[in-house]
Amino acid sequence: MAESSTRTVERALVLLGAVCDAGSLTLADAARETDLSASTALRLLRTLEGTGFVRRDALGAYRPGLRVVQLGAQALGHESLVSLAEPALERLVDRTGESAYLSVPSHDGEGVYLAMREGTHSVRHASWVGRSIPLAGTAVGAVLTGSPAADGFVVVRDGVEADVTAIAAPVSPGARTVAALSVVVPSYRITEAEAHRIGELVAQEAATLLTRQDAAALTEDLTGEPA
Amino acid sequence: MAESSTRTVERALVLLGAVCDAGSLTLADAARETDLSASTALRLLRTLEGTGFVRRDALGAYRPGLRVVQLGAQALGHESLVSLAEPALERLVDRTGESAYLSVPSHDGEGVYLAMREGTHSVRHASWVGRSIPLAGTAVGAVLTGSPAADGFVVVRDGVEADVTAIAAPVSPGARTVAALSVVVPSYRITEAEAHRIGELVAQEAATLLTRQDAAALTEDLTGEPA
DNA sequence: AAAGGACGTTTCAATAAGTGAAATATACGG
DNA sequence: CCGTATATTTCACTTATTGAAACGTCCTTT
Repeated sequence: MAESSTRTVERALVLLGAVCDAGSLTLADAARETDLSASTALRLLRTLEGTGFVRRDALGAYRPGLRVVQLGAQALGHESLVSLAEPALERLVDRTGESAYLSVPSHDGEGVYLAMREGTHSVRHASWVGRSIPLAGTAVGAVLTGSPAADGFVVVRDGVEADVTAIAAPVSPGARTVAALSVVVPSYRITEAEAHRIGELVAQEAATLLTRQDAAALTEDLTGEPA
Repeated sequence: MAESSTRTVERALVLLGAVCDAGSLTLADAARETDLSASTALRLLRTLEGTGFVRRDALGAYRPGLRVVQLGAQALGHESLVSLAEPALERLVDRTGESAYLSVPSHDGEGVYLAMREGTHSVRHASWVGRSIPLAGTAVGAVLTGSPAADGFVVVRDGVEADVTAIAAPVSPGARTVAALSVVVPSYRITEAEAHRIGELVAQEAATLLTRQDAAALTEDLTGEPA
């Protein structure tokens, strides 16, 4: 039992993830999606339903339950990084008019948007908190995986998402990068020089995000003890 | 197998809930909290950790993981009721200066705040999305459990929470009440007449919340099919 | 320093508990 | 009216979960 793990629970969690990703899944779809037999999927989904993690709609399809919303909101509230980053995101939007994001590495080789602020241009990049983003081929990914950022920031034009240019910088209190701050711009609107200007803004915000008292608060958040 | 349910999964979900409620739990605390043996709790927590639902901080304590945040944010985004209610919440705050909430019944005989808008008074009721509230002895509870609301709204002074008066009205597209709209006011500030005035505002917003095109959208949301 | 206690972790045999194929019922579409 | 797909139940098989016990460590106490 060197690397322990409970198959039943893993399956149930995969099932939960599938339902949340799809927004709505029928039993058969869920079973296919997760490679489970219908009877097993049914049993697990019923358990998830009994605990409020999924619910059934009028047609019998499974949807994310309120427990998910509730726990998610609680967890997000406990993320002090988010509240620390919000002013920075706001300043970035103020000074660029473009959408700005805070992201962190997730568990499966992807990243997640933890907080965002929409840009003010009528044509702007739109995404949402909780969205996962690949780390390969993205500016955020380059930053989160610790690629040496020449000028303190990374610019990726038309990476995973076509038509947009992403500019990201690492949030690193000390040696380790814990998050990325990024601004995403429709590519047609941005010049090389402008990207550089925004890059410096992002890098500066990212650099000052976790200093002194901020770092103390984060340490407390990560350790559960006053720093 | 009349009422099926998998013990392992149930236990893991309870454990997840305990970690999210506490914000941070050590293994021993988690095991005590959930009446599990330390070895079982450890095994389940490891499974949750491996899937990103919990993570360990620097001291080894368990905290809600990013997967929870992610799924929660996704689920909240799929709740079209929330976006429909937001304008109503905003109007209520505009006209009363008090905090306003949208809540729905949860699975375990409680309710959950799904959306909120903070009041503008410097002394105001403060809560958060995802918070669960008892149904017994609360205005929201009375409305959600379908108590006949005399004037279309319910006022509860100093109910479960001391010093505050809650005013709630049912959101009922058709016969069934699916949600409650409420305004919560510090009791010292409100008179009988004022409560009545606010009650009518809340009742009116609640009544018009799911009409015509709104109702069609909600039906679609609940059934997964165009109405 | 030694003793005591609490915690995290691993091991392992007992068996409780999860599994999936198959059968049934119902609904849908041609 | 038949063929197909889905949701659900049943049941024998055995796999996978379980919890007591033992161990190492790190504190606090005496």
